[in-house]
Amino acid sequence: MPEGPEVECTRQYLQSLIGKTVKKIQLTELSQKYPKYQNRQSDFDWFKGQRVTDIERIGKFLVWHFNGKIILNHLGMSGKWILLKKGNQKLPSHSKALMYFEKYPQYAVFDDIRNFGQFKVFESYEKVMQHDPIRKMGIDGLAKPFPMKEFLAKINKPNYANREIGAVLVDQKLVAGVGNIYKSESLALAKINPTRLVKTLTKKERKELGLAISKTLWKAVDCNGSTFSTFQIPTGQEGSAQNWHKVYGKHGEICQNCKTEIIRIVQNGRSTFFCAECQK
DNA sequence: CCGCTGGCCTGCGAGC
DNA sequence: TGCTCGCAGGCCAGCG
Repeated sequence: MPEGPEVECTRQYLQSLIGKTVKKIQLTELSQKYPKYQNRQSDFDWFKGQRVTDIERIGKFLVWHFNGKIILNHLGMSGKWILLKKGNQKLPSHSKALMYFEKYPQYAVFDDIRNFGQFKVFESYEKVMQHDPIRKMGIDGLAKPFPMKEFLAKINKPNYANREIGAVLVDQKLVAGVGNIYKSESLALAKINPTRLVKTLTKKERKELGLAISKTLWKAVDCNGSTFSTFQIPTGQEGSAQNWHKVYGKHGEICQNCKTEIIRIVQNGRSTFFCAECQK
């Protein structure tokens, strides 16, 4: 699932849990094998009887607030939350954490097939804000209205000048929430070739790119995110954003605008898809 | 400080 | 059909 829009959709999906009182937070045995889940079960004793006061999204992180302590939660490449009815539902095979609540018929399950996710206790919000990836995080691509001034200031920094825009756009220190799909899609919408060096982008193009990022991310949220795998989850939060993708994953297919072939290149070890005719 | 490469994992599907 | 290989929405340590 998870780029910024998918994390935002997950946050919205979990809204019903705000105000609920925790009965128990249970780590699974599997979770203990991975450093980003390394908190011992006893670290979660504190949460019993605590209310979920908020569930916030910061970039691609979910931040679970509990009147003091925080759980910092990253979905990695494959993390998903699902709400299951208490009782007879079968857990997904790579579940890492379960949350049970008082007087609530559902419990929340964090499942993460590839184990790149994160679920960690922080002693305070301040500590979370000091955590490097968050401290250094750039503007929120889903901020409304899009913070154009800050975007232009950040992309203007000298360290970006000689790099390819397709490689730069996934940098969370620039725009948080953009990932590999929406990188390609934003560039397609802005009609900018991903191999362009940042320094060659005109101010007009930079502005168009900023707007394209905002439009692309919000359209994805409105579509409930992009869903790729055939992996089905019981409650089904299937997204449909993939239905309007112009370029992502479409190498070898024909551009709907100009009928030339969409190509795939590799930037920083990640795939980038684009139409060399439409994106100059 | 910087950017790039490879590594972390499991699962899937294209191609042989 | 069955196997291998490449690739997958993220990030970060280590290296030059």
